[in-house]
Amino acid sequence: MPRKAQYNVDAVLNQAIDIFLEHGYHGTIMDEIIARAEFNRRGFYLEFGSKQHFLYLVLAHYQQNYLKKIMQHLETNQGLPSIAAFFEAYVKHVKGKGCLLINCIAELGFDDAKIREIGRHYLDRLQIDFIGCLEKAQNLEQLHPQTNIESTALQLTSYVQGFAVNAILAGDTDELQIATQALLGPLSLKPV
Amino acid sequence: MPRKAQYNVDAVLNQAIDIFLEHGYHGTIMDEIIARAEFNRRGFYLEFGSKQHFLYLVLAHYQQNYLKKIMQHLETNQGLPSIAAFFEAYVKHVKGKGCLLINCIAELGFDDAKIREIGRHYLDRLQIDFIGCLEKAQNLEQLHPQTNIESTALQLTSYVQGFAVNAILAGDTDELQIATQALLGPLSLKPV
DNA sequence: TCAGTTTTAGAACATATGTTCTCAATAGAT
DNA sequence: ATCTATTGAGAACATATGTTCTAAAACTGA
Repeated sequence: MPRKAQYNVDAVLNQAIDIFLEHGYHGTIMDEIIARAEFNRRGFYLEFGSKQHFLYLVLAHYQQNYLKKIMQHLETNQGLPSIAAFFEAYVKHVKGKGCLLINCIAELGFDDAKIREIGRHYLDRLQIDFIGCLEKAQNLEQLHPQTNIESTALQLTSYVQGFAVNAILAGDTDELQIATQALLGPLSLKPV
Repeated sequence: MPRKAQYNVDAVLNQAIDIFLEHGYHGTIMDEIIARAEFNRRGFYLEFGSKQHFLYLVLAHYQQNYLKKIMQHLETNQGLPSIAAFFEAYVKHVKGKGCLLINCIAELGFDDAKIREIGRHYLDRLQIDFIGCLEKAQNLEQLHPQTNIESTALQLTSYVQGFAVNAILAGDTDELQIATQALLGPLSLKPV
């Protein structure tokens, strides 16, 4: 009967993340996606339909397999250590590359409502998770009792975006790790 | 003798800022630049050489005429009010559009060393200006004396990048203004 | 081994896009 | 007014790029 397909959709999606990170959406050409993923054109269009639709799938894959896993640190209910663990994982992830979602917002956000919506969702979720963590931290007396939780969560969300941009500029240096300490240190009651 | 050119380089550069903000670099096509700026192809290439070189000129113009002017708030030597004035101007500027420089870093930073360098310069400068402002604020006793100036300046720089991304997502709402208050409020000794 | 179906590789296609070229229109010096 | 250098509008060009098509290769089940 039929022949079996050789390509691995997951591998293709993972490859594509790096390509889109390097060249942006419009800067990425199909030839590179197809060549670097050891794929073939026909298979690509049968599987993914179009470049734009493919981007959405890559983004979903990116969120599911990377961002979501990093955010899970915030759900371990440890208060500040959870936040520290989140940033450690995030910085490691974006180091030298940046964040695909943030890049897409910057490049396509104005024209593409779907990207905007995904971006809003992501930042809202981040904010909510930070609030949860900070409340826990306050209960555990890791935080100054009069800390304004909402505004601190907003701070942390800003840091995430700041890191996403800086990661592109900083390359493979340790700047971001150092920055993390400088930013999170002042939060805790005692020195970390 | 010769005929006089009709186009206005400054107007062309200003138009281009909006176009690049909307569609990104690769998403912007020459036809739109030329049409929207009431320009003509020949003049364009005589004046600017190429799309890439044009982008650099637009970015320089953008920094000189927008970012620089906003950053001048930080050089008025008023301490915290200078910082507040900076953010007010910045938020107003990026509202509903984002920041061209940040967008270029996200889209092109990986491939384009020149963009990276411009980006680094900009963020360094921002950081230094914030430090100056915070020191002044400390002298004027607007700040808790034990505030860590360096790490606070880093925070503020992160906020700037956070706003640049959020401005695209937030559209024309007042979210950013509210966020500014939430972020800057906790800095000052007395409620603003 | 053979048949049938699907995949693969890449040619082919249509359009888009950055850039150059042509030539008539035009402004200014004489 | 005339002449001439330069502009302006868009045709023209070469290449790039997203997508589809073709025909040979390959896998599976009988």
